[in-house]
Amino acid sequence: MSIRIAIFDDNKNVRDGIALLLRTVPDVEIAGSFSHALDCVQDVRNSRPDVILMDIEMPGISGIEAVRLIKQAFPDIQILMQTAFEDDERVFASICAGASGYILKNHLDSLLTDSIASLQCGGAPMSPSIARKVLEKLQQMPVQTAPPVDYHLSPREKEVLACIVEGLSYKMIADRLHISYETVRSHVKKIYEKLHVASLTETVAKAINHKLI
Amino acid sequence: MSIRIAIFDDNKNVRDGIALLLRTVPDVEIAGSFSHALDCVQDVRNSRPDVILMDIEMPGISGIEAVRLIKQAFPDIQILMQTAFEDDERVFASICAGASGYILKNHLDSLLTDSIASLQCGGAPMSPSIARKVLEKLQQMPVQTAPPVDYHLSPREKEVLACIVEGLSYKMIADRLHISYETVRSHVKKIYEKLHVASLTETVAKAINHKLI
DNA sequence: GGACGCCTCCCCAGTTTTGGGGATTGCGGT
DNA sequence: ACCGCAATCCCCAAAACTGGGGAGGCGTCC
Repeated sequence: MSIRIAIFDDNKNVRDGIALLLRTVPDVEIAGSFSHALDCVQDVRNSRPDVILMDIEMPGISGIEAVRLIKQAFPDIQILMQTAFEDDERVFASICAGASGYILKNHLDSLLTDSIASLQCGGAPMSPSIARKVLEKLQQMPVQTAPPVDYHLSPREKEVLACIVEGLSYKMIADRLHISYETVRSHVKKIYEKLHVASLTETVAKAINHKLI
Repeated sequence: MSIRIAIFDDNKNVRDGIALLLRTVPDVEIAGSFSHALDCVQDVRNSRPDVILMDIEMPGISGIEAVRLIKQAFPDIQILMQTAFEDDERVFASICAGASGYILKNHLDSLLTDSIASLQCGGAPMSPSIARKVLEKLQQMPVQTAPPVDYHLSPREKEVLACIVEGLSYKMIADRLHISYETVRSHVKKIYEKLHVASLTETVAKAINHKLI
């Protein structure tokens, strides 16, 4: 039984390139090739693919929306996103819409055939940088409900940290706490050490996300 | 510069097997090999690895707890879980504890060296079935209700804002977005205007508290 | 065509932060 | 009495950020 593949991509060169590549692979059959996703559900119904390669940028209906529609109608079809972009928003939108893999166009070729095979075996092919993003997203999620970690900040350091989060400069903090500018600096250095950060912006982000204030 | 690797695994055969395998790889150096994680933070401090291979089943402290401890003390170290089990609970616990990859023992060997290389390049190596689980988890995630407060930031400004919250400097942002330093400055000025702030720290605080990212 | 927003790049001059060092006091343990 | 540590202060040089300008290209809407 060969694997039937459908391609959605507005660029004809890309479609033809992929088709050419896949034709050299045994057990793979091109079920269809489409330049837009306006009729994607109907197209899929007609061509009955097992796996779909979906571009994100397309006129009319975006690849992400197409994934949602197709998955709704055919939950068992595996969809592999393939795009030039890796901004977080589109990556997660694609995954949430139901994509089973996400690879960047710059390493298509050899990877593509491997990815298709992997999909069929229950895998989830992702380009390395995409996989990392996904893990980071998952790591962020539970932070909102996770037990607060103690960074062993001293009372004075916590006061300084609170001022930093308010957006005060060293000078203003010194003023408010009635200490010298240099003392503020000392506290900040200690905070950097304890929080494993190296700038005020990182400090603020960490302080808020981990509820240190 | 070779990559320093530390191994935590209670099975001596496994430790030795991995060490044997890695010694054949150029640019890889065994920093340490430990049969338990009871002193993991101290062990890591002494052996200074770049990458850690962590088994889950260990007497005393579990590999998952060890990941949490090590990541807290050394956030920059990459940790690769390698275990025989793939039940959901342990997979997600490991990821949430801070692991950067998760591979199954049954395809160690060739995959292991690739995975280590991938980690160093910012990837997140996962066995195919693990990757699939991770994606499914992400798809299940509750859809967070978006707050209606809109500061009318342009798409580009939002990208810049996201970088700022990550703690990147102007230079690093310019690099990541493939624009010049001065353009980043322009965007930041516009963001300051629109958010009514006057420094990066205020910006980060407002962005996180108002969920603008 | 003109107005407007967005994205891109540039200059100058000034302020703030950062990364290295130091140093002193005082307080609480062993 | 000694040690650790929080808290206070100091200096220097480099790097980063800020404010206030200007300017061209591109697209949309009226």
